[in-house]
Amino acid sequence: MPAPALTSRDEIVSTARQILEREGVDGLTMQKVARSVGVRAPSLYKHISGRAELMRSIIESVTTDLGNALSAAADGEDAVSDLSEIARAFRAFAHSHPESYRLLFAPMPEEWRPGQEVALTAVDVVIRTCSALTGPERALDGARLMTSWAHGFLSLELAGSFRIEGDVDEAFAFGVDQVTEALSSVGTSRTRG
Amino acid sequence: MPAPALTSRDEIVSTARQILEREGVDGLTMQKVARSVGVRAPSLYKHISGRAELMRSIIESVTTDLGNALSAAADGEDAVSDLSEIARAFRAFAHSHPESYRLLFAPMPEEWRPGQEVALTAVDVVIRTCSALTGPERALDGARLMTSWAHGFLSLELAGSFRIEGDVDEAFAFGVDQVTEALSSVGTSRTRG
DNA sequence: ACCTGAACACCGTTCAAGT
DNA sequence: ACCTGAACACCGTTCAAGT
Repeated sequence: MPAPALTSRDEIVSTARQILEREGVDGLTMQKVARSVGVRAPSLYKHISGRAELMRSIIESVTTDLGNALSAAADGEDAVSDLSEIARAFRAFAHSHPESYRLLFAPMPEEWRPGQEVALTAVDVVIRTCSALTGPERALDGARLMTSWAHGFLSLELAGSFRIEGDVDEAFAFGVDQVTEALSSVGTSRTRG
Repeated sequence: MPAPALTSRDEIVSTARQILEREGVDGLTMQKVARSVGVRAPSLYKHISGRAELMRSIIESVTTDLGNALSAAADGEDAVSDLSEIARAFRAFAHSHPESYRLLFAPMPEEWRPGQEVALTAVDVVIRTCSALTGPERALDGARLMTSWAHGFLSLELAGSFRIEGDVDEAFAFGVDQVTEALSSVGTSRTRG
């Protein structure tokens, strides 16, 4: 009756994250995860219910890391500078974990979606910072403008859509300035009106 | 020596587009395409070199359709209203062809990328309209702001990331206004400066 | 209690054999 | 010239059999 556990749920998830970054989502197979942790594929099912739960666990883990990186970028003193620092941290995260980033923002089956609490914690700092600029009534619209732009930019940048010409860093800085300015002016006109 | 062709490259590509929209990119298998056009999977390889070329053909076909929809939305009279009409047409296209849209903007293997001419023709009207607002030096940065925001918004909307609360149509209108205004002010300050 | 090989129903693709 | 079944190397997942 031995059969001591050769692996664990945590080891499976963290190993799978490494494989995801190295080989992309299509290269992340149960067989490769199994080989990496030192068992055969069927044994994984003693620790995790299947590929869907593995994907959800990876996504929750990455979401938490991203949220922490964004929170660390804002010092809470000035909303304008916080927002541009958050945007830069977002881009830095996408650059350093491109496959995880792609997975996080790709359309995904319902069973892969992270728990709402995990997702909300990660976006909290963005909504709070936008709210400081636009005021509470426009906070959600403002946060959606900011996240749409930032995610769209990174999505296109990682997909290689910006390869035609022009300085991509400069285009990002231009976008940060324009979006931040737009949100500030919403808040200002509200204060004035 | 009969063996009359039971299908054709064009039929294969257009049938594959329908399967893509109905079943998503993972549901688009060579076997399903073959069954739909009335042959067995190996016969497809007499008409198209493999799945990669099929994907590239689909992507080029969708790209052309999207470009035509965007061009049709602009009448060339007023750049501000053209830009918001283009944005609305972009969203309408994504809503009516969600799976094709996802495929178009997803990271993709090099062999799936549409020819540069096809891609450039599709974005031409966006760059021209942005250029009319910002002036030529800022046209590319402006177009990148606009396309990043619009694609990011649709990507998040189609992925179901906006389900928490709030009116999504209103958030889109807010974004169109803010981005268009930002681009206009770049052009104005340029004229003034 | 966990691990394993064998099996099942799928993929994309190749190829020799049919007409 | 095109179509076909069989085969190959892969998937994810199940399950009976081992310890």
